[in-house]
Amino acid sequence: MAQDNKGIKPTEAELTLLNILWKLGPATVRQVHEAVSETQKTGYTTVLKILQIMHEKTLVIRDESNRAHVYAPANSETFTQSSLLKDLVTKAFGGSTSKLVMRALNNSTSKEEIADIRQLLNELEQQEK
Amino acid sequence: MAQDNKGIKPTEAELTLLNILWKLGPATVRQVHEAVSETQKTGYTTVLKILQIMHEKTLVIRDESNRAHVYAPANSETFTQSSLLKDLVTKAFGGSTSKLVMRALNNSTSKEEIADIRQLLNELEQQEK
DNA sequence: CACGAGATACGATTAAGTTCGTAATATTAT
DNA sequence: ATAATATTACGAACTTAATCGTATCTCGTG
Repeated sequence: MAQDNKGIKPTEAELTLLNILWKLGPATVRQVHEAVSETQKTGYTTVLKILQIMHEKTLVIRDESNRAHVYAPANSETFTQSSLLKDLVTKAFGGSTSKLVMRALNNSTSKEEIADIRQLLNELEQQEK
Repeated sequence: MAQDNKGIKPTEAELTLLNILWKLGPATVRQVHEAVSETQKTGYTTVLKILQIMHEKTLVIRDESNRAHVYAPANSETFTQSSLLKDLVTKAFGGSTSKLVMRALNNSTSKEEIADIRQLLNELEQQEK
């Protein structure tokens, strides 16, 4: 049941803060709190606490050289997205990525998006692995 | 923060049981317990309790006409998969389905899968909506 | 009709997640 | 130095999830 050391699954609140950190880059609690406050009302110490917990879990790294600690994501957005997808594929799609992809695509997918995906499929097919 | 009435997000344990119910069709607690026991050790009353909670949440429907209640998923697997994907797109992909799809696809995607997805893209493009 | 098997119901426990108030500490300005 | 301010640390309260033991109920069988 244990999660991979590198692939600790962030909780919902944690993912909210990670999204902010990926956007802002390394940031203080204050900066994160200001950013999160634009969309929801959350206390300063709540943000602080969650960042501290994330630090314990190594979801973020922390620079303590200044008084106001500076937090940064431990993993890239891409890596985390892949982890979350892998998790969902396993738990809800019987391990089949293509099933997930085909379920994700629907009639609200724009022509541009379809073109982008075709392009990626071509590239994947090139790389004879 | 509230979840859509129809799209209540199942927890991990709940999703495990839903997967079993989608596979078995309507089933008693005993049947579900037997199925789940093939991959993990879980007490009978634990399965019962979770199914009861799922019933309260209307994740499953229940036929009480016989002594052993018969449980069935309230929503189709397809519907639930779409809900989970929508949730993930919102929380981890800034709302962009194509970003999710492109992240999901990687060099372990087989030729067959690529072909299947291309086929679907063609169909989507046909339906000028 | 009583009993035993098998079922549901109920409630307790534990763990994780979320939130935030208050205390303690460090920095800055007067 | 002292006061005001900003920041971290600590811990409590509350919620949800997961697990399971025990109590209760129901029904077929002797």
